[in-house]
Amino acid sequence: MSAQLEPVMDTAPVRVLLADDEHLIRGALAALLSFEDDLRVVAEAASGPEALAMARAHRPDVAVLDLEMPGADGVAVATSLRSELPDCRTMIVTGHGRPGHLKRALTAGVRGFVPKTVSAQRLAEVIRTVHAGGRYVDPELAADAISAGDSPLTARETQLLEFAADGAPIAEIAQRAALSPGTVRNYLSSAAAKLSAENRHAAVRIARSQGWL
Amino acid sequence: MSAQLEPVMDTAPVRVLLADDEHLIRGALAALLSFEDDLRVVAEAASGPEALAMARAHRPDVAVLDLEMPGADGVAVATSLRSELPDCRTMIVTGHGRPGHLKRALTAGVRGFVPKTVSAQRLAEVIRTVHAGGRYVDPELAADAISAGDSPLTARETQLLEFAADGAPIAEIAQRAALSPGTVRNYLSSAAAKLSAENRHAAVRIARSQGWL
DNA sequence: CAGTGCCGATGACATTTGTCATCGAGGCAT
DNA sequence: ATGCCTCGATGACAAATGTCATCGGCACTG
Repeated sequence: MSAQLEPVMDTAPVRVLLADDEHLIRGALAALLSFEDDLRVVAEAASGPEALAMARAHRPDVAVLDLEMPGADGVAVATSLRSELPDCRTMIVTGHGRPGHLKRALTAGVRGFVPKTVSAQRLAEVIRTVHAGGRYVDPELAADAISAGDSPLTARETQLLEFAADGAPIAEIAQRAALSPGTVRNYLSSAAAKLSAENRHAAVRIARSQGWL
Repeated sequence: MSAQLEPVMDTAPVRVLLADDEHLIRGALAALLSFEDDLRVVAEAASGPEALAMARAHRPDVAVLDLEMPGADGVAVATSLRSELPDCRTMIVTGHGRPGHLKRALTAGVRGFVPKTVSAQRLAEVIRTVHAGGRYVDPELAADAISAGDSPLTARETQLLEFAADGAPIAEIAQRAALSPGTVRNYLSSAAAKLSAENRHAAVRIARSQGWL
């Protein structure tokens, strides 16, 4: 409803938003992408909320979002963008690619998902692919996600595992969750059993590694 | 023994080794540093051992090492470099700057320590400072390190906390450490007391956050 | 040499945690 | 309404864990 002033070129440059909380990485990435004639970084952000604000202001074609950011993580930002700016494609770049994250991202409408171990060349390619309406998911991460399957945990089990994540004793977890200590033990026991863990702490580790936390 | 063909300039460029396991970051960083006339990235590495090998082969003036790398972390690499290539200055770049890491790094002879939230401009400055024989430590990290103090844990306590880090039961820890289960409980209990933790799992978290792990 | 501190172990004891069977309240579908 | 399910709770019991006192060996240090 407003992009009609852009001069139509042979191939118009792709307007990119870059969001990563690490200044160094973000700047370096911007510099690197500037080598690509058909890509133009039009905005940068260091946090989830800032990424949203920049997206509203600059209306990029593609938003490249780091998964781990303060304020709101990449998937949360992608979810908001999907409703606010449906024409803006989103993609996620991440250091640690856990299977669960990929699933959350895809259901949030994210079209690209790559680890930070890829080359800049490939990142540029993926940006182009995503902008053209295609999708790209790192093959290794995809394989992990498929073989991992869905979380077997119920909502309460997941919630209580989160409360247990910092090693707090049962009594404290019960307080924070406003549940009876016995109930807490039951749910955590069942969660540990589902994850084949020897106790709740190991269960937390396993759930974390799968991105189910 | 082989660099005599380089034309001697007014100020010879600083030869830099870049080590980071994330391809994207490493490449982008290299591209960015290439804008600085007086800096030259002569080698890149994606792991600790590879960084060592590249350093031996290219004998850089400054080694810029990521703290978290597979094989051997940045501090370990710095320690090896100190004895093998005393003329090579080392510096650490890290995402999460825990107080303990900084201390370990400084005792390993590292001359620069910066988080990834700094600008590329500053990174370049720090590289120059380090090359000139100076030191630079991020002020915020330095403050954290000073206020945090040293680890109150003994060697065994630290070791057992590491074994306990994945939530394993006491029996398993005892086996892995080749100790009696009772002894393990004693050490972990004492470690938890020193850290004011309610149990060993919370103690692990606290020790981790301080870089004492 | 005596003192100190860490290491490794043992035993006893209280507490926490894991496991299981069971129960009642409510939602939902046939 | 009846059955079926999940949630939340309780009680009982076993197992794991935390805590404490104590011991001997060893290394370092004054």
